[in-house]
Amino acid sequence: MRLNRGPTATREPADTKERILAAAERMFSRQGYAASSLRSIIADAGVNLAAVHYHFGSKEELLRAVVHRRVGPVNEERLRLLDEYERAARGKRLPVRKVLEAFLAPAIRLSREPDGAAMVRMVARLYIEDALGELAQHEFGEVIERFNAALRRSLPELPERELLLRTYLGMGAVALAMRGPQTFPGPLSEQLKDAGEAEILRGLLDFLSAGFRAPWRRGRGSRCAS
Amino acid sequence: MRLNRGPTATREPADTKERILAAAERMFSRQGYAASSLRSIIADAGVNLAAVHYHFGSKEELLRAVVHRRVGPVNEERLRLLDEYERAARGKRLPVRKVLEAFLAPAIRLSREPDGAAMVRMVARLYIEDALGELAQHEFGEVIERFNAALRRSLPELPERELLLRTYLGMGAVALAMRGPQTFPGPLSEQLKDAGEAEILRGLLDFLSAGFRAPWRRGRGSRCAS
DNA sequence: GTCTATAACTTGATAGAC
DNA sequence: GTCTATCAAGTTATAGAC
Repeated sequence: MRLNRGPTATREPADTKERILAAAERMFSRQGYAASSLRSIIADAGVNLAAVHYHFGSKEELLRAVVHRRVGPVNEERLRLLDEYERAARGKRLPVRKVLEAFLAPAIRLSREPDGAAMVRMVARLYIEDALGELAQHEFGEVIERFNAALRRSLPELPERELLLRTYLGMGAVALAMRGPQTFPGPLSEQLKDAGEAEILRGLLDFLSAGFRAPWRRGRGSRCAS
Repeated sequence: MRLNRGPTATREPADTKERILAAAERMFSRQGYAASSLRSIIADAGVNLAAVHYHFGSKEELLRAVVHRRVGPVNEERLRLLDEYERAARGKRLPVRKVLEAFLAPAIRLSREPDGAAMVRMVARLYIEDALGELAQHEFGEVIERFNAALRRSLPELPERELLLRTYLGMGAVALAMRGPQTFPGPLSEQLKDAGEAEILRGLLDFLSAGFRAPWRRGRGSRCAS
């Protein structure tokens, strides 16, 4: 966290270290970790290769740095929102949708800012690609734990194991939705290219909250309409 | 597609070409495409590096070959099941859950066989990693089109665009569920390690069919229980 | 068909001048 | 702090003997 000298423009990166971080974010978000070479990053950043090792030491350390500085603030906002919603509920059971909203809204909102979009996609790609490794636990462990507990309170009749499974599946939908629209086969992809963040968020909330609230081990007949 | 000489054992790969395909499948399923070098593949297969280029020409062609021979049969089974269900429905509206089952069951069933597990994970990883490229369209285009049409008939009151969005989200849940259990943060991951294919399939069907049937643009109150 | 040997290139990382 | 130059190891791919 470094002070900007000069006007606080969103673009025009401050110093070399900052340019490397920004470029790494862009490359990782587009190609993932394994496919992003340091050389492609420094070309994009317009800096020298040695600068990366001077400032970060290694490619892996660069990954840690670029993830850490971005994920922290988003997760703080997530926890803050969840607290706020739970306080507002005043002991009443918090709807699943609200819990999910507390988790999703900060990332979705961030992804509307020009720089934020790359960051959100990057984290999704890295998670998916399995490049986070132990970072996943360090950066997300507390948040996952906390939201899992909240969901458990919102769905008390759902067995713990089933909740866990649904959380796992839900994370998949979220991660791929945030990774961006590449490779969705067929002309279908074209029609979703212009989907705004608000539409995605609403779609995610409808889809996921229904999924979490799905009846468990019910009989053949469905309990909902359609 | 080559005939086996000798007993039709599941293991003990037949010839060099077959061993390369099997090894590539394993490596791609574990590390993805970009992170799997040809050298790691030939080491795993116990063959020479030049053999890869002799039989396939390039790493990319190897990818095409390994995907093509596996995806075809699964997709045929998917289409066959969907036809069967639709015929059995005799013009009545097919439940969403049945459509999803026709899509998921063949892959899940295959993933229980020792070789099949690697194959299913591989395709999921490649799709997620965006390594399929135009292969996604060639191999999955028809199936996606066909199942999208079936879902449209099963959910006539759902706007086309909303269905498309939900299909996109659902594919994410499916892909990550099939990729395998790596990197799910925290001790939660441990508890899902022993989840059998049957449990995953049932969980997916509950979760997804509820998600697809979620009311669209409904008011604040929920229509389902809990 | 399978091997060795090697070409041609890319990768992450470092040493040392400035 | 930033550069050039370079290393050592890794990568895909190929030529040619057997």
